[in-house]
Amino acid sequence: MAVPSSVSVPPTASPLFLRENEVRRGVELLFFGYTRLTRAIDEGLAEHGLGRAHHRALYFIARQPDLPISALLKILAITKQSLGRVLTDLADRGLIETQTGNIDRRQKLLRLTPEGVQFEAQLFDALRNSLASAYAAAGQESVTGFWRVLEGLIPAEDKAMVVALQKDI
Amino acid sequence: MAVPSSVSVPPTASPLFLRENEVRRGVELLFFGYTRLTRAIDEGLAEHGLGRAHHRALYFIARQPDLPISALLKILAITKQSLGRVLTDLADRGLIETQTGNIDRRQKLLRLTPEGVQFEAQLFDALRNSLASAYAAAGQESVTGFWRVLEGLIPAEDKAMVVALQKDI
DNA sequence: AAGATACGTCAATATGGCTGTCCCATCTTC
DNA sequence: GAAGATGGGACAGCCATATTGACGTATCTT
Repeated sequence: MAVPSSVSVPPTASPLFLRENEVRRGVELLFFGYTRLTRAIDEGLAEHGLGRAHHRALYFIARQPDLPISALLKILAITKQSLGRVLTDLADRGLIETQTGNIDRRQKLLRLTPEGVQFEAQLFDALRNSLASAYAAAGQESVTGFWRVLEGLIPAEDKAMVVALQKDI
Repeated sequence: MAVPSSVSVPPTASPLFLRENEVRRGVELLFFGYTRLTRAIDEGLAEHGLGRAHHRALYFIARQPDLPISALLKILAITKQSLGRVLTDLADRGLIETQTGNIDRRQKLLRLTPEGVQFEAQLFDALRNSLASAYAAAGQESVTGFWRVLEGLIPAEDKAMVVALQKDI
């Protein structure tokens, strides 16, 4: 245990370098927490033959109806081709629909169909169950800290995007 | 915005159902925070022609030297075949080595080579930079809350495994 | 001696990413 | 009005990472 842990901590440690234990704990909890949370929805997705990539698109379309494709591309940070496949699958299943932008007619604005709304809500229930019980166990003060640390992980150039998502709830 | 958000909140809301805003915020911050943190190491991995799957294995082997393969399988929760490929890649690059267990000679205990130790430390530096600055910006109290909420996301049956990782640091 | 366990390996498959290229419709700018 | 930029779609091919199922071998347990 000692070797890999200590080798990355220089002997003349500055405050930022005294955190190996705390950093490893954060890395591990993020890994397990994130993967376990996403697993909570796999079953619901599999019923429709969909994967997590589909859920990510569905989630953000639910969050910001009439989202142009370019905005969704920035959020997901994947290529147009990868997103195209996902959106085709969702449209084929009648979960999303598009509408030509009225300001810029080149844009296609994405929104959920009523079936999509219902399906997203069903998946969201699973996320809510997991997160709400973690929130309840930790207490409101911890939840605030949880948010603060995660906000600090988001690079400055992406922060505006995340804030925009959350400003109107 | 209103439709998909409100549809999943029943009118007769119990306390656990009054949290849609908080839950969506947590989902989004976890998504962006986790993906951005993992991106911090992609460049270092690509230099060796490795991916994130390799880093996950490398990380947990660094964390618990002489880890049997079965323990790593439980941690990563992937199949033996998937892990086998990853371990082959790491061994081919001289980053890990195995040793026959002396208690149970069927086991192969995994550990990093000196090169592996150095490489893992280099990747860990990138993680530390990201997490330490997020910790510093949020403050120690927030960090505690961050940990508490994430612990609450880990199912009871997995918790022992995570605690075991962190008990001897 | 029988069965369980730890690990390895074969073959086939699915998912979700990627690059590069080309196209069309529409908006902006000069 | 022409030129160029932008939003979006589509083709082909590739790669990384995961999956299932079946089978084999060494070793431990009973």
